[in-house]
Amino acid sequence: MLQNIRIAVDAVVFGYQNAQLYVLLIRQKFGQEQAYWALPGGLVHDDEPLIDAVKRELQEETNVAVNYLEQLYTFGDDTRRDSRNRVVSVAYFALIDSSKTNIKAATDAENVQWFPIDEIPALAFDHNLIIASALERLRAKLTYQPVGFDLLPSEFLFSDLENLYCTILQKEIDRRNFRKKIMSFEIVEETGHFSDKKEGRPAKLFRFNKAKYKAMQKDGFLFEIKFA
Amino acid sequence: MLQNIRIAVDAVVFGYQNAQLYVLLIRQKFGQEQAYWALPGGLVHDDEPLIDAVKRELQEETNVAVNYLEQLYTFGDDTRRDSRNRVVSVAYFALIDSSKTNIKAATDAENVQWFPIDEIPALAFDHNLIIASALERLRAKLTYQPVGFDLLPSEFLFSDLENLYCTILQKEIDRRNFRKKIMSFEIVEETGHFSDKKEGRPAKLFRFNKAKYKAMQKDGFLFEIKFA
DNA sequence: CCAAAAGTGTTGATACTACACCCATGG
DNA sequence: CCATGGGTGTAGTATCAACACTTTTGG
Repeated sequence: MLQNIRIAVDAVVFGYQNAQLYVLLIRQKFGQEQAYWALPGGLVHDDEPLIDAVKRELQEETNVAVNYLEQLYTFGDDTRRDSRNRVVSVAYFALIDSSKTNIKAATDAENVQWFPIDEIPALAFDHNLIIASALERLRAKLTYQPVGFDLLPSEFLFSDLENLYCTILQKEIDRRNFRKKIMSFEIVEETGHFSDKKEGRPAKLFRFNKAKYKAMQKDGFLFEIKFA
Repeated sequence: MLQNIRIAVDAVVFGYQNAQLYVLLIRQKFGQEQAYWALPGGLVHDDEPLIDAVKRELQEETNVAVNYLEQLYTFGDDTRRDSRNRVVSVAYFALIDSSKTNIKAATDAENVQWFPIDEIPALAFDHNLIIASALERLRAKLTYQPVGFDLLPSEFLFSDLENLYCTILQKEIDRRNFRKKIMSFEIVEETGHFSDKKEGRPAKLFRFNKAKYKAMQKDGFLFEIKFA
């Protein structure tokens, strides 16, 4: 008796802009869930590694290049997820510098959109659940891995980094303590450039030294941020 | 074009006894990997949630009842994992009180065995890789979730708990600091019973108050153990 | 000179590390 | 009385939390 289950991949792509966290959604084109927005994703090809399937779907459907991609969880306990054929979905978790992303350049601009995390509509299948799970992962990761930088431009303001943490973790953060902590890791450095905003004192631009982080990580360094 | 990929589940079941960490393996019965030991697992039925598939396979193949079970990772990047048909494996991570487990009661006693973690032979498919990944998860979880108790009998000695941590994390632990830390959580309590070992001073038996932990967890309590 | 955001230090409280001796039992 | 493992306290150090004023620019 042959198995009759399909394997799909879906991606939760997070972006951050204007002190808000966004998720990338596409409009369903086929199937009986057409009316709904959904996560980018689709069926895996027979000879295609899962990770390649996600990259392909992201490329085809949204034309974005992600900074960070990892497997999230496999959703396969609801056997009636799709009413026609059972589909098990391997969900992925992605971060992107949304300032560099031009969705309109994609073929499907009309059907690809950023949604603020607290304005996600009812989605196809169990995609709302998948997003909830991804958000949980993001919040956890922020505190023990330097993934926040993957949501920011390569040169960023310290205040952006701080706001990113406040926004996503929904906590108030003491500016001085936060800066002290991040600086103590010695993985963020000044670029010598300055913000060109017209308001207030000009702010230094910083960059994340990923190579240095990787090297320190090998020597047992642990990135960790806690809050009151 | 129909997809030609199978979905299997595999379980890494950890047990702890005599200051050693064990993994439960079975001897392959079918297929061209017959000569090898492998993780318990098998193909998912069409109408069966993934989690039920794992439980069924564990029941059928090993007859053990696990204390803890969670999804680990989905291995599906090696498209030639199985040379006949592509199989994507959703791996699970399980903990068991091995003192209560009677493997010999299972139908397949000859073909089910505990292997010390550092004496795992070359296994079928990518199962060695899956075990490595599970071990990493176990080590991480020990430090931020009270999963160690799921490897111990319901009443245990403090020295057992301490040894479990030393053994699995391969670190030396200060007995006094460790006890102080665990006790400060107030989730471990005396049972009033004593060990019946004949050597040395009789030792108190403790139990993990899971209900209390769950309640505290809701109020924001975080279990966390660090080491020097 | 005013508004707006950037930048910066200190102090008290808390948690972590290191460390060594006495206790209760069985033989 | 000896061997074996069980059980306990303290002091120094490092980290965390709380807190407010000065600086630089544009208008």
